[in-house]
Amino acid sequence: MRVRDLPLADDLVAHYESAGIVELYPPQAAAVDAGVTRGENVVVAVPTASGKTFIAELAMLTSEGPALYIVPLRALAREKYETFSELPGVEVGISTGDLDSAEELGSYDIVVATAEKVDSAIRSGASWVDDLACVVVDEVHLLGSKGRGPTLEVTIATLGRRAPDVQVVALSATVDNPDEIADWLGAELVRSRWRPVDLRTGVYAEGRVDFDDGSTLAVAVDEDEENADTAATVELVRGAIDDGGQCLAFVRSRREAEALATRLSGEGIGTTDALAEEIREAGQADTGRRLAECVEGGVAFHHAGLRAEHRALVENAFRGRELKCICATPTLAAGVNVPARRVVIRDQKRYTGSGMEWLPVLEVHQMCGRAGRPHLDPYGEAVLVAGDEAGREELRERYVGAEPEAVESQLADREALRTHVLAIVASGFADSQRGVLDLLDATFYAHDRPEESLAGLVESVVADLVEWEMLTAETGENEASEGETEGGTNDGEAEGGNESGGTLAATALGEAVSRQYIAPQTGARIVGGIETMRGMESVTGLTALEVVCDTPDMHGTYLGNRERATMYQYARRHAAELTTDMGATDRFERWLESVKTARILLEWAEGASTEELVDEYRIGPGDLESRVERAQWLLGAAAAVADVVGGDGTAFREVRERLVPDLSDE
DNA sequence: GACGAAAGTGTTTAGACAGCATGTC
DNA sequence: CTAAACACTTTCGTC
Repeated sequence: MRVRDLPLADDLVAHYESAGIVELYPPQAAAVDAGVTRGENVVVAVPTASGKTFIAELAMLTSEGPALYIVPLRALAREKYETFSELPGVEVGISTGDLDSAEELGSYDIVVATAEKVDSAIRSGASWVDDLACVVVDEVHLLGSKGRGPTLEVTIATLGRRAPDVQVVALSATVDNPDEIADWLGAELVRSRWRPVDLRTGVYAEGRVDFDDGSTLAVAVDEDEENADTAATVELVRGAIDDGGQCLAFVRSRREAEALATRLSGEGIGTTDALAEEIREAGQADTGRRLAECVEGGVAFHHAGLRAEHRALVENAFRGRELKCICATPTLAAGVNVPARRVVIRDQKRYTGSGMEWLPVLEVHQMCGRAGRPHLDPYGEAVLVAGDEAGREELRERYVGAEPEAVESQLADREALRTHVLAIVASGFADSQRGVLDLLDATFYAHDRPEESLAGLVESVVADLVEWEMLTAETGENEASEGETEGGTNDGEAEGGNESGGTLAATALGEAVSRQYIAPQTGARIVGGIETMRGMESVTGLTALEVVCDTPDMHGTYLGNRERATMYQYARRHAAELTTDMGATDRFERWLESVKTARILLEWAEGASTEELVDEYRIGPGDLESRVERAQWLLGAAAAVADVVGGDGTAFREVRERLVPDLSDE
């Protein structure tokens, strides 16, 4: 099947042909057969880099009306926005938390947005979603991710409800149960293992890589080396580069990514002084300096402690083949497109808080899938590094020959369900438990489960929201008995028969919480904080920051053992400014972490530089950046909540004003 | 008793979406 | 619960 045979305008055909796309890849042809160009729903489960974007473009370009492309990451949104912008005669808009198109989103042919942004737009009643003709969901397998999967499925379900005739195209990594996703969406499934570049996967142990295609590769590793895995990794990286390729190396922690990069940069791999200069200009913190030094040796490291700008510079330089190697934490596996000839996965376990755990098969496969640059490499190679022969066998069984995990809905998570139940009521999509359940019936969770399994959960979640005064529940028959707080939050305690008939309504607080896009629990914590602040003599910036940092929407900052004592003293010294009685809290550790975060942000607001804070509190510049960003959002939300509950939002507004994003430039 | 090496002990560890209101060559 | 690198401390051996 050729591009010119497709129902596309001449200038589009010319655009593709000039980019070298003439003949369709087999999965693309299969998607056309399945009806992507005829408005049919299609789920595409194929490996990375096998042309999913083109399939999405076909759907969006042939649909009669505007299209929406949903992505999981802001960096990905930008990448897709740029790609689609090159299409002739197509107006593209973008909408993420940090970037928004100037025009009303309804005026574009294609809008690229994060799932959260779409969810938020739906909640605030955006009308453009009703006119959509096509929705593409990139990386649908994220349906199974704990924090963000529920948002994705509720958003998809709601979109389907709002625009029943909309075409849904879902793009997935290869997972175990794409048929279930397809079934849920009423879609045709296109499933394939085809790749434009061959990929062979192997395991290294004791001087030799055994590939799954039967070939082997001898690797000369120095016997005296104290760490055999690292030595092998170094050799594998160097081998790929000597061969004219590029290489990605995945390790477990940030520190190890930096250590490996530093070591490789001394191996005479290449030089990229211009890039090093750009990196120095973009940030002078210690991390940035070390990165620049590595880059002078042709190698970079990449992890979330890096500033977003540094990350983007590294990714672009690698794509431009300026950089030969990136040593990364798993950040890179799911992010923007950075293909390499060889991928080396030195560590396959990760710390999780309760010991080391094997990485999910899906994640390892995604790392492996980065191997093989179309049109540049004759093949791609992925190598897992094992300690010994026993490890080789284990890795082969676990990853090389294994199917990835199935995608499972996470909607039953209490926290997630609270958020979405509140949103459904607050935005007027339902005014009873019955109505909420009706809407949730269209989710992936409900697809192959009896409806009752959600009913009990929804009921108990509604009880939470009523207790927090975000919802009111009026029962039709018996009069609402106020004050009976019913101490236990026990699930499914159906009192007085069928509650589902009652009327649900969002309070002003509930509406504010939903609109500000904060978790109900965060809202409750803020309300509690505002009430305590009323009786306090010294309400300061620290007070406001403590409240906001002590919520589930703000992540804590790691508290070292030695630091703990210092933080404790700090908290005691400032006890009069804090809303929490440290003797009474049952989550002392977690709270002390919040105080640390608040303290860092306060110093930032008072003009401390990135360098000072990174040094003093041992966090990466990227971590600081993301915390400042989140704090701004949460402080704004807290001020809005204060207005609604009749509190004083001044403290929140004042710090927020001083919390400027970045002073360190120039 | 001084010194340094070896063995023991404790610490640390990945990632990153959202609101809102303005200003800019 | 299933780890491993690293920093820091204590112990031990030698002269």
